[in-house]
Amino acid sequence: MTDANNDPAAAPEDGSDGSPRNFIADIVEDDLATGKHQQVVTRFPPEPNGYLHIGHVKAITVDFGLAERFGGRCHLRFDDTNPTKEEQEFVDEIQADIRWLGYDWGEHLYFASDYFEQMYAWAVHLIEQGKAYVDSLSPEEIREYRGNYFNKGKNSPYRDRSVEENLALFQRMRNGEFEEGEALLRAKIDMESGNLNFRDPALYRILKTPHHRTGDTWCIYPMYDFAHGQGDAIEHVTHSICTLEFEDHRPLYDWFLDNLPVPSRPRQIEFARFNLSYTMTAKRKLRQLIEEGRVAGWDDPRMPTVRGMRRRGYPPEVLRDLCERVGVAKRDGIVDVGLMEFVLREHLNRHCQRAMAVLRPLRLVITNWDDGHVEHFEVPNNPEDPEAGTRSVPFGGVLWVDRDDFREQAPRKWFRLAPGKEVRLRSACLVTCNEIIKDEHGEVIELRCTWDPQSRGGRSPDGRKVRGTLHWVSAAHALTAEVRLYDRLFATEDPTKVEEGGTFVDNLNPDSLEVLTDCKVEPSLAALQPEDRVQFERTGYFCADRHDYAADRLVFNRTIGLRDSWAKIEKKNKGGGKGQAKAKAKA
RNA sequence: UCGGGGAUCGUCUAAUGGUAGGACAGCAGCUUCUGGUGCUGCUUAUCAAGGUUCGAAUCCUUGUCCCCGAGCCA
Repeated sequence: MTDANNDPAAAPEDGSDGSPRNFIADIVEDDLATGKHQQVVTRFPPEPNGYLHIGHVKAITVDFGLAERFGGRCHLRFDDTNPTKEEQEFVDEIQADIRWLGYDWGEHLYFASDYFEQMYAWAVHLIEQGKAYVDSLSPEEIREYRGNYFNKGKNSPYRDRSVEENLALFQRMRNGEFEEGEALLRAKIDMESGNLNFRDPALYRILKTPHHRTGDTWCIYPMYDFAHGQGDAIEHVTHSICTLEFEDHRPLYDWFLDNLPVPSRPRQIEFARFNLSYTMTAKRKLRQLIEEGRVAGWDDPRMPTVRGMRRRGYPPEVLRDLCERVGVAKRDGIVDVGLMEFVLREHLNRHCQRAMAVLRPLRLVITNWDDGHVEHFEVPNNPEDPEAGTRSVPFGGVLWVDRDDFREQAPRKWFRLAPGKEVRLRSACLVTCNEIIKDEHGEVIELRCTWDPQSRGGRSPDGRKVRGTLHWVSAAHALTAEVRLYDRLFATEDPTKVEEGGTFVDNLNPDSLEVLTDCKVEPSLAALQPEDRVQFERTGYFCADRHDYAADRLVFNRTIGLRDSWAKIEKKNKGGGKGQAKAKAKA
């Protein structure tokens, strides 16, 4: 106890690779240490019936991360046991998404359907052992016989058919001699079990639908419970990680391993599903949003799908880092979307080059500028990273600045443009607003300013305080761009919580998208590649749209805005009275 | 009602009988040519009640609350 290892500063809080420890990693580590396994083998088992979303990303990072961390391997296995829901398109797209996330399954790509013949043989084995039978009850009757939480189930009248009869019937099921629902292979376990999964679970059902990989070879298909553990055993998976709702399937998972001559003994371990506030991942509901035209598709940048987040501008590292920070545990909860936004900004701040883009242009004319003169200023590409260098940005007597940076009536502590106020144009010079020009509706359409030639480069010549620094674009050189301002898709923390008579659709954020088509951006922004990310100074992080961006059609998606403490101050000032009342009530 | 799980700052997560720690959020300040970034400090938690123990988030008892389960879905 009192040896050198007791130094608290040296106490290891982390795993050997620096990632936080968790109960599953502890189990794996232990199994390796005791020699139970020589190598860890995990698997990620998606059903190819939809696109991957942020919830799947967590499972992927756990499955692949564990293998990576302990020098093992992770298989990608498609759980394709239900041809009525599954399609080849999804097996391709899911692979693309996982690769984009940065994971590699090498040659270990498998399909549950690869094992259909083996599973059929194992089903026959169970029949031969008297542990499975063909039931001829209708689906409705089976439900009635199963009972419920309150009542025990009762045995099917077909439960005691002879082995020979069951064998013959099962063969006839395979031959296609029965219609869907006419016959069902069930395990013979315990109709009175408190665990409903033990009440003679279905093993094989008849589905006369062609399968995307096996075609019409089969008209009977194994159920998830009869396929999953056996697939794990065939692949010598050591640790089969899944989410909490499979917890009471585990006894059944083990029952099959106990009663079948499987080649290895995997262990199922469950952890809590990943939930994010202001986000919803239910596949049916996401589909509904698309069908009702509330989002543009599965890759709409507001969608919590991997492809949606990719198009929005999320780097894969951010999604992986987020999952690591959230950790792995059995307690289910909702992760604050603010954590994801923090991880996002942290990454983007370090990696993105800066550029200047004016989203809502307002004309600014420098009255004491030599007519037609063009100056080039050196602007740092990334103040976080001096090695990113500088670029030359053209500057002239007519500029665009952001409307949000001007107020005719400056509020208290307003550092930006207003009549009589001096501000810095970033990396360029100091200008003072002398005059404002309005149109016939009284709207401000132009600011007349003078610049201080001593401030060339943006320095304050005499050390006078200039608090405000604004971004700008030279009007003569500006490019026009479309900018899509995305925000959270939902306005409420838990979008599934709805008022009486309402639906989750009522919780949509009406301002989740604003499209600006007349933005003015600096010329360098025409040289990006689709999916390139950039910070628009003082505004936020943006990416060149994966599909719509081209050198002659600039389209940017806002990934996330910069933190805006001014907006916070203004909000607080407006809500001041209310806050006081609240403080008083508390006292 | 039955079976399975869970309960630690506002949120997520550590502590495996020995100082309740971290991250996010919040608050305050410093720095700053992005009201960005960075830095510093502060606030805040063991579901409840009993018990065992020198010592309990951890072990025991009782209770409370929450989640999952009645597909021929996964």
